Amino acid sequence: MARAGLTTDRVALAAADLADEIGFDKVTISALARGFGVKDASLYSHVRNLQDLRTKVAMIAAQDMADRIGPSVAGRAGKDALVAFAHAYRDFALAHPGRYAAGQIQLEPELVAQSQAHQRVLATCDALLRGYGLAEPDLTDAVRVLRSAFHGFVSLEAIGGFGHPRDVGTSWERAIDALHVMLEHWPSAPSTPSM
Amino acid sequence: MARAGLTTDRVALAAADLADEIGFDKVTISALARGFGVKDASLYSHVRNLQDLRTKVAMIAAQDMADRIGPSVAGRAGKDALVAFAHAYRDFALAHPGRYAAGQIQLEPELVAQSQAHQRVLATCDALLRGYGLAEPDLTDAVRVLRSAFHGFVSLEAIGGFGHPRDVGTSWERAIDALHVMLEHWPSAPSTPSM
DNA sequence: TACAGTTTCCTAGGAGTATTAGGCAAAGGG
DNA sequence: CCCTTTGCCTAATACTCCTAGGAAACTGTA
Repeated sequence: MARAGLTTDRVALAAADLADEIGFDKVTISALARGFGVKDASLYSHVRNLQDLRTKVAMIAAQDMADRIGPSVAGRAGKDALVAFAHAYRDFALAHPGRYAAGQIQLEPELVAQSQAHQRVLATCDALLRGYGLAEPDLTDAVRVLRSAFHGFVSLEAIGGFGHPRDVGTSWERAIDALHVMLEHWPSAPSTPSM
Repeated sequence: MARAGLTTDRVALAAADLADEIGFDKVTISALARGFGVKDASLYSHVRNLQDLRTKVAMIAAQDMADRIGPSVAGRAGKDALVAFAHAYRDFALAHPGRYAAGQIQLEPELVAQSQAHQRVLATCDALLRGYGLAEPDLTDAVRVLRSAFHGFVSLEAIGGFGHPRDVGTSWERAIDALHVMLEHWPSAPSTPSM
């Protein structure tokens, strides 16, 4: 009986690749086992359960995303950095839909806090916005808006939420322009409506 | 043998309520049948299959959301309308997490095109942005950014994506302010980087 | 090299879920 | 009151997750 040579890492990596192929929510222990040519039960030596597997895929996804975003933003500043960040972000989501979807599952806050990948992306985001002259608490608010806009856009794009015939890539470019304007004119004080 | 009095509508509505209680992805034919005190197979007289049920919940959700957003924006304009839209949107997502999640599934484009609820929300969004003086193709781009920001924000909030201690509600207010600024300064022409 | 321990994968099996086919009995119209 | 329609049932298949316990393949060591 020849061994398949499974390890926790190889199983998790295969799950991530499978997610990109067939969709994150269709990644099942059974499908994964079939891919390796082993029985379902065999995977439980390497992965605690399905949730554990999904968590590992999420961590791989965060890692891969950080690896793509980091270098592409490095050495840039201002709008240049914003554009680089945005393109790296969306390109990753389009190229790795399964991994990207994995990043949307709920994780233990501690896990996120300890994850260098997650922290690296947030730090990049922070640095980017400091370049716009933002400081706390505006910084946190701006990070949240930026992440929201990016995440929302690629999520809606992924589920086909943009029915209008206008090219989505073009809208994305324009969205980045608009967000740049928003960051440049960030309303630091609660807006007092003309009185 | 007394009947449970099931109909397609009642089943779908119960599914929507159950989704708000236990989460959209935990809504199962079995769980729903248990709730009604009937056998799983009985539900298949009213619903084609699980996907069909999920689609029905998504349509209910769109309807409910439109019913909440429409009246709250009606009669308002400018930033006032934007704030009303934003609050109605987030409040709905917080009050009905299961329904909101249902709205994120991929639907047949025709179904969305024919859904009055979906169209009503998009039309409200359109009207709101026309109030900012936007016209095509900027209008479509702006609608996409706005939807992205709103959807992204409540999605990230729902999965606990905002780890920072800053109050999320406050960030939301500030996000609306910032988006208002963005819409007022919408960059109509592709930004020509100083040359 | 032989042996002991560990790891990898297996068989077997239970529980939950989705779905179909076919049947009986309750509701309701003529 | 019969007869059609409809609502819910039983029965069965398939797929999934997961546990328990066993055997075969690797590992290191005497």
